[in-house]
Amino acid sequence: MVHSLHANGLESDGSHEDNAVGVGQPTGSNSAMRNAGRKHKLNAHDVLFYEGDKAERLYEVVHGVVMMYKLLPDGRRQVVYIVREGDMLGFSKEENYDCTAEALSDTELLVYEAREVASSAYMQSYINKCLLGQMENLHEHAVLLGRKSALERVATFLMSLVPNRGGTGCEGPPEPEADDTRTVVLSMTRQEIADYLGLTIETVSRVVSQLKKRGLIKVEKQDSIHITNICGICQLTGIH
Amino acid sequence: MVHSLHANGLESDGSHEDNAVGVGQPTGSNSAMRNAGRKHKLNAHDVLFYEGDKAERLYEVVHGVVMMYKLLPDGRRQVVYIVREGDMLGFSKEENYDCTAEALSDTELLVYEAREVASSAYMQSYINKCLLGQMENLHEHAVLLGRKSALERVATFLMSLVPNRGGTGCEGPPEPEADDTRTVVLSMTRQEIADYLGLTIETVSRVVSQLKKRGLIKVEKQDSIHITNICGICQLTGIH
DNA sequence: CGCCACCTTGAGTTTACTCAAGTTTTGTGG
DNA sequence: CCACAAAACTTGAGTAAACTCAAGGTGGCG
Repeated sequence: MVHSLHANGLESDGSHEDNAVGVGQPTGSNSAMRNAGRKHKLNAHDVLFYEGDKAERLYEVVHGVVMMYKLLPDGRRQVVYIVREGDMLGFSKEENYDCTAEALSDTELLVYEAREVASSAYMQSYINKCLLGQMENLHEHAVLLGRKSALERVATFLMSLVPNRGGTGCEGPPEPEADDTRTVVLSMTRQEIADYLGLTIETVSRVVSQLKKRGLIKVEKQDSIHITNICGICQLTGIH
Repeated sequence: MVHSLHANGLESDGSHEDNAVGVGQPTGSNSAMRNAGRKHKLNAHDVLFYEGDKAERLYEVVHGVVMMYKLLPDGRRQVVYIVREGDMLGFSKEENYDCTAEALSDTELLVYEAREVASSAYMQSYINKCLLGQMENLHEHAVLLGRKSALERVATFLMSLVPNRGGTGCEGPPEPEADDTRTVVLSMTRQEIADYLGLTIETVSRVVSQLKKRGLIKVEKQDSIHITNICGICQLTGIH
């Protein structure tokens, strides 16, 4: 289960994070948050907010996927972050959002007003976990964008859709001889993937075809890829 | 003056950020932080911590510049962030640092233990401003790495060293006919710049030579560049 | 069943990379 | 202050990876 602000009970995160340098800790009482946050739904490709809009709300993704992107004046687009279940968006340092947020699939959100946020210590601590996690993801993505080949980028992207694999010191298949296989749902078009990975749509398509030819994946639907050899894909990410 | 945790007085940020969706607000009392944080000095190229080290401290840069980078196993390096005066480093979601931190110049830091951080509301609010600012910088840098040409990357880098210029809706020279000129100190070698911009050292060198030939900059020392036409450089960043 | 959006593939080009000298700068010691 | 060495930087020539442009194919939905 996704540890989440909207969860009914206060879940223990375990103690392994107690020494980490983060900001604040759950106070042990999140009653103020239990029923906070009003629901909001988006259809695929609805825009939640535009870059430059006044930043007055925070959102938590309950179901679905949202992408955040920036545009250059000539139309070049970079998808800077993909927000999944349990993660948040709408952070801003200044008064305006620095990115546009658009739903990739039908999405359910919880909405928090800026003032609600300030009044809940539990919420602030949850938000901080999100911020710190996003920072680490952004660092990792900078490595991908700055230093990885097209093949490595696509492999890394596919691995990011396989839970509990592909991290530092990849664990390998849970059990040796177990089937090292998984179907992942992209929930992005080739163009959106390209804009996320800093490639063109043609390059993404060519790499996917190459992985198919090599027998590492099967494309079930355009949106759904069966990875027939997770370790094989992981070897291509550049992290080994 | 840099708004800073180690500042003696509590500075008002003005009210323009009051509506921004951030986390927490200064409480109006930062007495707990006034004298907190012990001093630490680094020489240029000293490593403050390595990726994977236990994350037990936060640091604030008082003087100098620190770079954060990640390495791939084959030696490729990506500089993911440059920490300047008033900014912080050492954040971590899990128990270990996700990047290596190395001083680019002689540097003076303030060190905060994880437990100190948790006990100060003022500090948490300051840290949050840093986190939110870093997120926006990382978004912008993702655009650079994913979508900009070598020339645009170097121009963007140079503009980032010119205070109060190059932002969205560039203000232009403060006064028309005023000299649109500035000397910037890189405090990075060509290799470090290349690793920050996702280029090779040769490409950085060629772009700098090209800007020199075009009369937009003069290289005073390897480390120090006089921009003779700030607007001209700004036009090359891709944001216009 | 046909349309529209999306995806794939090919051919040719371009940008940035690699490899290889050479040059300049910086720092050190005489 | 000069000589030297080491590090850093520049430049050139050739290559390779990814891009652009242009068809053509596929699949999902009315």
